[in-house]
Amino acid sequence: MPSKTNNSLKGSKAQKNPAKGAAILQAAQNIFARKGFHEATISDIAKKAEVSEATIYDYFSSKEELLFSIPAETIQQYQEKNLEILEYIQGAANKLRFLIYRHLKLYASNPDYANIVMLILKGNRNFLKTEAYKIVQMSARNTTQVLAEGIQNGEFRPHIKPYLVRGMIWGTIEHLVTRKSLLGKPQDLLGLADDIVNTIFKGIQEPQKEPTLHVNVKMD
Amino acid sequence: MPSKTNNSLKGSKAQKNPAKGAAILQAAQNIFARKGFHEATISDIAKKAEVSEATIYDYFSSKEELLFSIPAETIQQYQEKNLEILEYIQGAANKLRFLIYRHLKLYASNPDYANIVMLILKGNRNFLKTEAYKIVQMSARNTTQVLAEGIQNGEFRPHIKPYLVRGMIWGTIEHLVTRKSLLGKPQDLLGLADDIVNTIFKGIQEPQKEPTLHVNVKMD
Amino acid sequence: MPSKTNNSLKGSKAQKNPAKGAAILQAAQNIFARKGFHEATISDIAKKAEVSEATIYDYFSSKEELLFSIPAETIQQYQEKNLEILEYIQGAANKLRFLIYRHLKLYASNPDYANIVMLILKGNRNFLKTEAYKIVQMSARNTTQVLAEGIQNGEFRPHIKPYLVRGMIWGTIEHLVTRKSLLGKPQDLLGLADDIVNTIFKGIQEPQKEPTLHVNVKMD
Amino acid sequence: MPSKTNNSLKGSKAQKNPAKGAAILQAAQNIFARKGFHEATISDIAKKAEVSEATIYDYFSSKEELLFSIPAETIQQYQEKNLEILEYIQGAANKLRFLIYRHLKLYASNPDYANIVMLILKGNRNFLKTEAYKIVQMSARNTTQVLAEGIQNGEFRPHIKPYLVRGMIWGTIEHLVTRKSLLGKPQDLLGLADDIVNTIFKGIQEPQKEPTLHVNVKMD
DNA sequence: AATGAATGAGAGTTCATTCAT
DNA sequence: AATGAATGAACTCTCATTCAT
Repeated sequence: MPSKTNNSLKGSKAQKNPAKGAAILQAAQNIFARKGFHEATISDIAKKAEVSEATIYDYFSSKEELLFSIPAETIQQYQEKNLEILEYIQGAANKLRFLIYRHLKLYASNPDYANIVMLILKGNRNFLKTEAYKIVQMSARNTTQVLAEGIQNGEFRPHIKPYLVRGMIWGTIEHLVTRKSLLGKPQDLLGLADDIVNTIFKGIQEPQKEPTLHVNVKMD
Repeated sequence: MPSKTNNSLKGSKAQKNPAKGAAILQAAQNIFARKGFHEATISDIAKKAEVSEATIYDYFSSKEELLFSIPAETIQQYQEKNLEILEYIQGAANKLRFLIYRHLKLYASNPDYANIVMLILKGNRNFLKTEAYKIVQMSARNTTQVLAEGIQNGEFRPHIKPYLVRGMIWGTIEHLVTRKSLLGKPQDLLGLADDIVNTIFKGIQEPQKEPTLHVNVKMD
Repeated sequence: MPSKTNNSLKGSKAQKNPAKGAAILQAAQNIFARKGFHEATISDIAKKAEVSEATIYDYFSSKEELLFSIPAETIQQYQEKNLEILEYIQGAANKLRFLIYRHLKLYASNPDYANIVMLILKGNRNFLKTEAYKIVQMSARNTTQVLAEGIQNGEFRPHIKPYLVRGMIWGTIEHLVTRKSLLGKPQDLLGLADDIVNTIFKGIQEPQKEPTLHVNVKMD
Repeated sequence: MPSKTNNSLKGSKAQKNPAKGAAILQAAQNIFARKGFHEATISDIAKKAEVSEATIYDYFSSKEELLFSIPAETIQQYQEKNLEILEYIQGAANKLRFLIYRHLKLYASNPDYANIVMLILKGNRNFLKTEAYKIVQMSARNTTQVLAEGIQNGEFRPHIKPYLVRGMIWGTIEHLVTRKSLLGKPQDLLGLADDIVNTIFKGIQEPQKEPTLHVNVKMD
């Protein structure tokens, strides 16, 4: 394996000076988050990164590639760490709780990143062709697998559809994060994790106790 | 007969010829859905609507106003009909099932509209200042109120947070509709309504019978 | 004299309803004065005149013709009256004083008109081709003739150039009226007439008395 | 060595390549002079200057700023040189003669510039807010001060109003230059300087000798 | 006689992107 | 490796003008 390409995710040109590339990415993240993709200009980003506009094109081949480079690294690290930790957790319920918590934390701890993912990337068809998106898909499969595992071992109800439940979990999180990005509330995203888990686990309906009691009586 | 309020939503200029205004809106919906907001040009829309570009500006004062006019009428009719029907439904659970079904149907029956809402409007900060967005908020309140009602009358578990559950329901639907817009699947959105309702109602966890059994044993 | 062309000045179409034509002209005068030619829109003028834009085109064939129609009538009446009165005045100096006063009064008594002439028409090359401009030229000739008359009869110094002096008089007035239009000062334009006349007549230099005295001594 | 202050007048962006900036300005001056402000297009100017339209916007932030940049430098150099030379001239009459001559020469030696000032800028209200206009005002004050000085030292008649006489001088020049711009005559503007000065100084009226003669007769 | 409705024709302006240095 | 300078390519929006009714 001769050359560099350690940063397997970047379709970007070979990074001459990785520190400068990172600075540009950082600046882009901040500007895109504040202004949106089309409203942000390369000039804005260049100013923020304290490089010339032309230099940005030495590191990223287009404005869109710059945008797509923002989640690339983050998402990969996120997924790698998820897989690593999941191995140490016992039980599908515990694993799912972990995944929900982590997903929420990913966004809660980085508002600019959340902003870009929720308000820009989610509506961008080209992002689907991205290497980064493939990892998103892998990450989604984590959840589906944990759900399947839970069904198999009896932790989860047999009739639930993993595909749908995964959508519910992600949809819930995305909805909350989007609201936070746009409206600033709820204040404390992470604090909602337990409530989300609880509701996903137990549902909202008051269980009807009668049948059980009936059985008991008969057993007598 | 609740209202009628023709142009109540439109900040648009007085519509000279409402039919033509509607044709422009229709064309805009189609073009925006296929190309996205910035990629779509007024020229595209004019061609599709078979009017001149200038005529579009006789009916809508800017490209963005044209975009925001797309949900305006739909959302209002949707909300009015919701309120009307809700009155005839008994029980919070039934009401909630209805709202979920309708919300899903709104998008399922109009893919272009779904596309615009999910991929364009959701990320647009200016949309929040819109009259149409206010109705979206009102519509959200329907759901929260039904949830509160269900808690009060014992249909729903007392510890759930209406704000959060509403977020879960909407997030789930948005997630699924967005996927459908971007990836074309799932094929049958509406068919998911029952599963969504079930999972929201009962949760995913297999209820643990042991405590009950334990009691029985002691009774022996 | 069978047909129409009573309003000899207007290249305008035959005036269906002269009162409405006048109202449009009045509105145009006001709007042009306030906004300038290019900044004023036909729509502005139509609103002010309380007619439709299309109606304006029934009375004037273009925006520019509308502009040029503003001075047409005024200038003609002005010139006719000048000629009429000049006949009754004796002496070139008196006649010139009268012309200066009238010229100043023309603008002083109609600020909108002054505004249009000074700020719009003076810089418009097409105005030179206008019928109205021909009358302006005739009006200029009044002044030159009076100056020539004054030279001939010894009232004015023989070495002055009528063409230049006319330019000085008009230039002075135009300068003052322009300042008034743009800056609002001097407050009282007409009040300057006497000073202008005096300065034009006697110049600004203190006459040197010595030569005369010298002669006297010799006569002794 | 009074100042130098390179770009002091330009609100323009920092000039990347001053030579190119000057070329654009030159082209603009020529096009504006020939076509007028609204009739001239950025495209016209770009072609003449042999740059792209976008490049023009790298040097000037708008079409109007480009227009206003035309007099900026000229007027400043003019005023600086005026002040410099005035110091070497003795006597108010001589100073005034100099100012008249220079004012006339400013326009006579640059017809395009004259054209723009007389036909475009003079009617433009926004020009009044310009830095360049402030220098015009200063330049006007030169004249007023010289007039005041002449009154004080007895060179000029005590009853003349400096404000008015300045207006007469400037108005005269502006009138003649405007005629030259529009009609091409008089051929030789500068040749009129002496006549202007003479008329301004001595007036047009033949001094009346009778009173003096009358006295002489009586003395006999 | 009057106008509501429609549009052709442009114009100014912005920006992502390139390239010579 | 870095960038100053330049531009091609669009796009939104405006308005004078026309015409069928």
